Amino acid sequence: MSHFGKSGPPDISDTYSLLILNVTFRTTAEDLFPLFDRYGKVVDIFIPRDRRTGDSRGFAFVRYKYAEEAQRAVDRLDGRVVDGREITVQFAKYGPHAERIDKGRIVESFPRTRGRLRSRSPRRRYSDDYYRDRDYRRSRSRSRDRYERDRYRGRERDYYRQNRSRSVSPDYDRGHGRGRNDDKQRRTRSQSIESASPPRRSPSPRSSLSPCRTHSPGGVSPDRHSRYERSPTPRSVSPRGHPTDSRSPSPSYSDDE
DNA sequence: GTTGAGCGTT
Repeated sequence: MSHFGKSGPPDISDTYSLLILNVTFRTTAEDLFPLFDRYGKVVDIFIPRDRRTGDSRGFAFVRYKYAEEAQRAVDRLDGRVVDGREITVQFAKYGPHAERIDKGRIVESFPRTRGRLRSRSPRRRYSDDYYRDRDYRRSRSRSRDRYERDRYRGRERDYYRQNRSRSVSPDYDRGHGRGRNDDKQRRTRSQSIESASPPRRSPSPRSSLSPCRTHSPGGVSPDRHSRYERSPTPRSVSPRGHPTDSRSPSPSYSDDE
């Protein structure tokens, strides 16, 4: 929902889509709007985001009303450094529904199979299988996967270490006869391990597994009223003010503007 | 908190 007020694609029939590549992951539509609006009438800006994390995927789509304006934006903003990174502005080749687009204009509504290769069923666009499949991440970073793998491996190794330390049952040591001294050393080592590891871990790791996208259950949504304005003034509650005073208009601590 | 080829949503 990174467009101007409407829900979904407004009207791509009379618009010309530009693909903005190489944008930073922190760049938002609000940041791109003033840049592209300088060279023409920007109809809509859309930045694909990850549905799990909500982060930008690193590219954006800007739709102009006229092709000449879009061309001018490509000529002007292509290679422009935005947020410390050189972006790439070019006409979109494919539409939101995989239409063939020439110069940002939809040439063909859909890749007609000529009534021959209609074996596949492109009906399912987004489903659990989409994210369950490992080929869905063609647009996302591979390094991120490596990071997740490393982190998972680290956790697995930690688990293995703990499990192994617990596997050393005292019965086994005492079974070998030479036990007292080793028992003390073992206990010392066990204490050492316990000291190294956090004293108390999450008893229920399932808490992390929150497939529900209901982030911020507290109901606090600071930047939700304005999308294209840099006015993040969430005057939620006074930092040290109590709700009993409701909102005392004391100018002691003005908002950070 | 991280990353970097590519083509998109209520």
